[in-house]
Amino acid sequence: MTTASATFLNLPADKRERFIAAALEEFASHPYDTASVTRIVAELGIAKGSVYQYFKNKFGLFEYLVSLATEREMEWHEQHPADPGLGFQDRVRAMVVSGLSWALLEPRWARVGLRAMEQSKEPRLQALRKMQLETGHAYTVGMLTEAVARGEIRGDLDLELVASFVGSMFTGGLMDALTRQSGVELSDLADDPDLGRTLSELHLERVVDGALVLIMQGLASR
Amino acid sequence: MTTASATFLNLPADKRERFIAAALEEFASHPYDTASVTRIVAELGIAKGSVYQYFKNKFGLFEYLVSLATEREMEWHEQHPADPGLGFQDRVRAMVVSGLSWALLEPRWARVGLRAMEQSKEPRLQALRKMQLETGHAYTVGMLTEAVARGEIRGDLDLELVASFVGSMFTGGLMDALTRQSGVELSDLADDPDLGRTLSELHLERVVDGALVLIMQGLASR
Amino acid sequence: MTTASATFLNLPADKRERFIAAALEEFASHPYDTASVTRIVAELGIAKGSVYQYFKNKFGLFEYLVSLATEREMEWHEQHPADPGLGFQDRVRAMVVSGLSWALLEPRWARVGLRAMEQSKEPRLQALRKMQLETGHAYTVGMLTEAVARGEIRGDLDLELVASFVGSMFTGGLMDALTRQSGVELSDLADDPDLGRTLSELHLERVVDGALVLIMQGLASR
Amino acid sequence: MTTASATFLNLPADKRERFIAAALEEFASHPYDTASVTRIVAELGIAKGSVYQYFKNKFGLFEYLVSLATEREMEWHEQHPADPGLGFQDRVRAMVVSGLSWALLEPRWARVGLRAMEQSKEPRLQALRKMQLETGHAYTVGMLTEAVARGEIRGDLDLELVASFVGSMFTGGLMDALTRQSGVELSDLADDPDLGRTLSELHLERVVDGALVLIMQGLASR
DNA sequence: GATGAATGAGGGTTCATTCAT
DNA sequence: AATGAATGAACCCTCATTCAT
Repeated sequence: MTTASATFLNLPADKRERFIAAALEEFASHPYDTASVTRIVAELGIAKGSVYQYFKNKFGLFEYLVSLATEREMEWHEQHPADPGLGFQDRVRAMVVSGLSWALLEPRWARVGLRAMEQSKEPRLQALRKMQLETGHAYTVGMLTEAVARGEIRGDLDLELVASFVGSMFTGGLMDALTRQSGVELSDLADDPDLGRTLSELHLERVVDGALVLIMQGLASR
Repeated sequence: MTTASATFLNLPADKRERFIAAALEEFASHPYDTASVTRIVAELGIAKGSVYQYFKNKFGLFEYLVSLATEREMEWHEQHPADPGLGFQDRVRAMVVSGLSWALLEPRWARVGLRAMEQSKEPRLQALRKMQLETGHAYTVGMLTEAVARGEIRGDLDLELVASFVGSMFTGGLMDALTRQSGVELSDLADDPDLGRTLSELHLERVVDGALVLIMQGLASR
Repeated sequence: MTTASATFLNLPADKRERFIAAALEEFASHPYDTASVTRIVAELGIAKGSVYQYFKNKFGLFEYLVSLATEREMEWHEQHPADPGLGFQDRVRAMVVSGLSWALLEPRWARVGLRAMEQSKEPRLQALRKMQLETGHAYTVGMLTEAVARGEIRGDLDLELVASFVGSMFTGGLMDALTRQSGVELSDLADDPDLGRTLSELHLERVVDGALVLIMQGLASR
Repeated sequence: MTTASATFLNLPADKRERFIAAALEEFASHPYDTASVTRIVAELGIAKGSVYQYFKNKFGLFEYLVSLATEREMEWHEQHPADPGLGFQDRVRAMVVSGLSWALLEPRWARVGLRAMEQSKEPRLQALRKMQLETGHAYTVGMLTEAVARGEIRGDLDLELVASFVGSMFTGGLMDALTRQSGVELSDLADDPDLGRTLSELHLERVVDGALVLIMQGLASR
């Protein structure tokens, strides 16, 4: 399943973590295509060959980091579970706020997670991107279906379509809104984690609520 | 204003167009950072030095292509003007449909236009991206403001926020939805323009209407 | 004799002078090998081919500039002739001060003159350098011979040797001393002529006198 | 301290020396700006990338060669120490003769050492040049100060000034004199080491003595 | 007489990957 | 298991010079 070799997984913990930290830093601050294995080993002061003992190639390393990022985000969500009694709107709010909180807390990991969604000619990266999109989409459709069943959402909509739009709002739209509100480029967060404090949760909740109102009520005047 | 040298602009039309076609092909199919001047000249069978007679550097060439792409899209819109009497919803629909029609017609150009929005370490590219985002955002806010004035949209919303969300829906969301409905990866359109026919305008309008209903009415059951 | 074509010499004066100014600027601020014909024509906005209509090649242009520099320096000296009654020491002082004054007045021309003395693999440049050295050396030997004849300088010295040493003092040594005294890099003079004012003639004469005392009296304590 | 990578320093001696020899040859026969990494690897028949495993860049390689040159000269001087009881004049003579002997013995190394003093637009080279000049100047001033203290040199002189002039005599002036006496261009020595034999030490000492007499006694007739 | 497009070799530099040790 | 030297293709870019117009 994992793309890391047994060699890597059996490494002494500190060595392994130092390696991960350096690779994380590199892929957080450069798109996949321009991230450099050479820079990673230079930073670490280890042999270049080691990377290829730990991972099949550059892409394998990247894949591994992305899987770690996903794993970390999942763990975070599990540790901050939403109240199962919550309605659709509150549940979405809780999830999104939780996700953003994590991104502010571990901006480098969040950034690497997003790298998997960027454009590239590398076909394996495109495939990865497709898979990630699919997972997210399926999850959203699931949530919407439940909400329809509970009567919270009207039943006359094509949920596949809705999921696409809702998904984009909570990724692209939210990011854009946050950037505009705070003046902080999210891509700079990874380089300077302190910026995260600027984006207090208050700010964050206000923006999320804006999205939710829009989604639930629509723009039309009554 | 333009980033192409007089040398380039005075080139015989066929030569100039052959060059543009090759450069377009390259930047449509690779992100800026990995697009290659070397490949372009190899494809054309011309000397590498020529590129630098035509443009200051790789970025200048890219900038020029992006400006051409924008120009072409503008021209298209001007040739398919929306009825000025249209209300907000119909006007948005007309615009979006028109934009997507163009993208299907000239997928390579559309792709290059989008390249300007991609992530990169190249600072000039980031600046370009920022500018483009700003322009689009301002335009959306303007349209929303007018709609509020005409009473088509309720007045209790933070239009800056709304613009971010609406914007993301009509870029990311729409793309995602279209891809899912048609099974056609938009990134493949540039490589094989024939795929565009698969996405009939009918299809397209259906998806846009889905977005508009969502935006105007919201998800909440009445 | 000259290395400029008739074409160039018959050019309208303003055009010719504009060309010279641009070429001067280029060769004053870059060593011969790295000076660029491309930059010159770019600065001027003229056709590259013109340069090769005016001069055989890059070296021809350089040679011409050097000859102009020499010519200008000669003219300056002729306009500030030393009193023929002056003894050796005063005559040298007058000459050196006059030469440096010129260099401060026309630093770009002075710089180009010195370019001919720099190292390069270009064989024609080496030859030029040799010629210039020879001229200067012969002149110095001449002056020394006269001084010996007049009894101002003792007759037991190998004047060829002395000329080498005196020559180096009034080129390298003087430059070094001036730089140290004033803090002004002479190579920066060409870029920013205003610096010249820092090096008032007073300063200059003091340094020259230092050299002359040394040359005439020697270091030895009596 | 050193600018060579561990990779380079751990290379098998023969390989390392072959590399140094080729780089030395290149930088001895071309000024920094026109020296070519490409030529070096072509000569050696190794991959271009290797150079950049060994050194950060072209300048790093150059810097390393210059430091080796300095080191070699220092070692030579240490192996031919001047009698500490010597007076100023004899000490200078010994030093200069020793330095020139080395230059004749290892002309390529001497040439590379001098390359650091040449003009260039490369700012790092200018800085290097400045540093070297400063070191030499300080050393000369020191020697002069001691000589004054010992009463060998008169005390009414500005030693800073004197150092500039004396310095130039023993670099530029001496070179010029030697070239004239022997007919051998010092720049050709590096290409054809055999020429060195032409310049016997006798010749050399005669020239140095010429300079010393001039410096100590001056030109003025008594 | 002036133009300026085309050339193509050359510049320094970075890269992911391999493989013998 | 770890090393790290070697590769060589690819990168963007600059150059002096030519020659048809």
